Amino acid sequence: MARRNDHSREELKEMALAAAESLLQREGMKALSARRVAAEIGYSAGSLYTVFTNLDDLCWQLNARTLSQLLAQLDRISSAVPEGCLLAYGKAYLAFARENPQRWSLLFEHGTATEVAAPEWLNERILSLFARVERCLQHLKPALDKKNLELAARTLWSGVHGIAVLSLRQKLFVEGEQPAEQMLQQLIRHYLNGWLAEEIHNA
Amino acid sequence: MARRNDHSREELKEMALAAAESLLQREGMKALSARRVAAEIGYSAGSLYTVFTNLDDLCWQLNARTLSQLLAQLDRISSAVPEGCLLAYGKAYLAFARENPQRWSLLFEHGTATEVAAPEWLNERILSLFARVERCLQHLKPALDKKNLELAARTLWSGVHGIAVLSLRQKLFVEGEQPAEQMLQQLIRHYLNGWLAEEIHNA
DNA sequence: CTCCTCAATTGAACAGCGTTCAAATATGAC
DNA sequence: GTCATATTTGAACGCTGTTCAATTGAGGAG
Repeated sequence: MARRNDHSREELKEMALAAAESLLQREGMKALSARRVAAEIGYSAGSLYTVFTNLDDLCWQLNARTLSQLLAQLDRISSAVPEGCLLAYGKAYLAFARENPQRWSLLFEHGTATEVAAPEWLNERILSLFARVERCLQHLKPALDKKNLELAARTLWSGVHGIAVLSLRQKLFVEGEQPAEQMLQQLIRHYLNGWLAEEIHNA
Repeated sequence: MARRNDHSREELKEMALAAAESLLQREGMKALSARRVAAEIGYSAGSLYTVFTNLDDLCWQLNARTLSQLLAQLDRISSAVPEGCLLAYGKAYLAFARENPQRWSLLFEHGTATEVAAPEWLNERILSLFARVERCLQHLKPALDKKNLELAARTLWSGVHGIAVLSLRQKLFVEGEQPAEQMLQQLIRHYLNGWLAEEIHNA
């Protein structure tokens, strides 16, 4: 039994999240159970419910960490040329998904069954990701109105996300060297070319 | 208790799949349990294990049905102009995801936790979907080699899939009329324009 | 040093899960 | 009518998330 006051509430939460993260990476989503996480940190399952409202809550907070880490990776990218920056973003996204398949999966598969809306701060993090893409695109079309900029950023990023999903799930069924990277390159190059070639009234 | 031989093995399997499908649509993935499906058709849970190896198996077979139905929807599409056909495919894909959110989710979220590979026939169905897209693209670049055709089809479809995923999960965070449809249109138009404008050595 | 209070922590309990399998049962053949 | 066989069950096992009365230990008061 963990001694009383050995850890503060905040410490306990931190320990639980760290243990859950490690468990998730080591043994996958199926191993993420309250009793298992609690055992990893030397507490009983009931104790988790003093720090999280339920297991879903723990997962959301785990996802918040994952998303923060992913965004931090993207922050290390800065390329003078927008197209290079977008490609680097895409590659980093793909790399993160491949290096952390379980955490990345949880990010997109958790909470889809429940009707509960995602926490606000999680949505904010996603928005900040879109904002980065918008910034790149704005350099290419400085005069474009905000509305169309947002749309283009989301369209392009949906493509990147789709490639990451299907690549990770091995649903591409195509041979060759790093097909996902090739697809990423093609998507960005061709989409941007088509987008930039668009008639003036949108630019 | 269901009377003996009231239903053949094949009938039982059919009933179970139909019940599971209905249950899934009505109450979501969480409600898909062996006991629940069995109760729905007036059998006990154990009986399901004479027709399916386990619940995962039932889900795979459910997904096979879903995918077949989705492909059947796409089969009803035929447009003279390839770009219109691709757009119609994308719209149908999006519409199916929206009309059958639970079944569509199961299609992409089931079996991602387990290490077990997807059944062969499921992969075949996915390939046949890609083949349709390839056929459209081939009309636009008849001389393109198979390898690049495959890559382009998968790239474009990944984008369509990505839009469907983020739209269904409400992760687009953009206002306006039918943003997903707009994005679909933009993706296909711009990608194809960029793709077609590519230097000759690839065509 | 002892007692007491109070927050922290537990462990049992509940309902439900997937899965297995011995036992019970209904059907068709003789 | 009896028997063999295929079918179906229901209980059992070990797991799950979650709740909450009971216990425990640490720190303050006397």
